[in-house]
Amino acid sequence: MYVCGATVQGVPHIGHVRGALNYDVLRRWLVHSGHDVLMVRNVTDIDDKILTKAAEADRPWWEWAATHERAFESAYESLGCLPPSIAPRATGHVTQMIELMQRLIDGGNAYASGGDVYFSVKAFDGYGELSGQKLDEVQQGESLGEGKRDPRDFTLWKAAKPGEPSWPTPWGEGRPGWHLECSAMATAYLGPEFDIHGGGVDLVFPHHENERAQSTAAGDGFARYWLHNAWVTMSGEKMSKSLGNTVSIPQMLRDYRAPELRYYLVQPHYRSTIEYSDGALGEAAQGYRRIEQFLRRTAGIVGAVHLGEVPKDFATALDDDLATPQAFAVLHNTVRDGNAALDEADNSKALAFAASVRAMTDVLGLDPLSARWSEAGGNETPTRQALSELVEGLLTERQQARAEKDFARADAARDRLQQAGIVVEDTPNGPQWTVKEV
RNA sequence: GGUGGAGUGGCCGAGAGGCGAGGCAACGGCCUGCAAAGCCGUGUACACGGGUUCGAAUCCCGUCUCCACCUCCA
Repeated sequence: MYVCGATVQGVPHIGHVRGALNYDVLRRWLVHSGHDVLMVRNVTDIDDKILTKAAEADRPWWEWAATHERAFESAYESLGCLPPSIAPRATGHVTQMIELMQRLIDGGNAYASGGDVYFSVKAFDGYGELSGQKLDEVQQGESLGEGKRDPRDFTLWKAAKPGEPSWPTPWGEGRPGWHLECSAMATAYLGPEFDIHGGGVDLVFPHHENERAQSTAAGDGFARYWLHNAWVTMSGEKMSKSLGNTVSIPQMLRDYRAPELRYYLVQPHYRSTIEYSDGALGEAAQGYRRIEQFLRRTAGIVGAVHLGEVPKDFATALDDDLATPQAFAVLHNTVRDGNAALDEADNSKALAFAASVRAMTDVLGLDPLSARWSEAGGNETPTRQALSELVEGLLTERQQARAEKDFARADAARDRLQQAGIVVEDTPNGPQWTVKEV
């Protein structure tokens, strides 16, 4: 699968990550289902915006791109996105772009003009099929450029401008157009025909339409399935830098744990808009904690929970256009069944449900017991150990008081902990304590 | 102007002709020394106006509102 990655011109926000998360879940599900997945997610590291922003900041364009590429990587990583098989950069694939342009020119689908190279939309019959656009109705933004034969023709290659980076081609020095990059990189790694091509809804037209036009006009089969994820909106509007309504990942992770944010972004269907709200995020976090609690409860009472099998309904849901909402419904039903089994002290049944829950959360990238998300994780810090000593001491005192039926003293101990942000819960295994989440 | 999508209970969020997805919150119960967690139960929602049908949130007609794309964008 090929996913359109970021144009690394700025800091990522949760909208960017939402898309990456959708394809991460899809990929995990395909792998779980036994497919061998080669996932390509490109980096657009040369583009007008990168050039202008780097110039404004008085930094070299490549430094600007590299800095933000890292910011994206770390945002993806912090929410548990598996790294793609390969993350090709546009600037590293000029050779493949030239080769593709040559094929298009040879076939009469493109023409060079004054150092620019254009795709001839009229020379390609299927133009508009992907997006449902009718060529005649498309708003004609740009006027007829000097060398453009038709205003709707799009740029494959831009002639070099003074002071801008450029690469040599048979048609002169210049730099790649956006659409060409993706076609070249996709086919370079996945071959002339491949299964899945993903990206945000805004890319349907013109980006994906143009990619498809280029590649099929050049004789490649190109993508068999196109997937488009919807937005994260803020007060009804698309989250974007220019509107100033973005929320950055580090900002988010101050208030919520990464898997909670991931839960929030992954639960709705990938084609549904998420209207961001703090309240909804808080509710989602609560939902994640329910699953987490169940797994910890089971582990505490029964013992280690291994990864089991995914229920059939869960599989059916994800097989149907990645229906994550239904998959989550199955997950929560299983949690309830597991909790009920625990209440009935049917431990083997509970363990089986827990194993199934782990398998499902694993597919969703949310397994609370995984090394990735479990807080205990074996890495006890000295601070944590010191805290543990103190808390355990108070709890022992409380247990003594309870045994003596001195509940006033017992509650005082619990209140003292609560004031420090530590929640105590009594379980069949004795009192458990957790540092309260936000 | 063209194209695509959306309006569902207090909130989030699925579904797409009949059996009340799921979560969060609330309320009642069980459990608990009291809590917490958990479990059981309660809620009759589908923008509006018509129509089709034994039956419509789901189909048809009309209306309203919102969003996105057609320029860079996940």
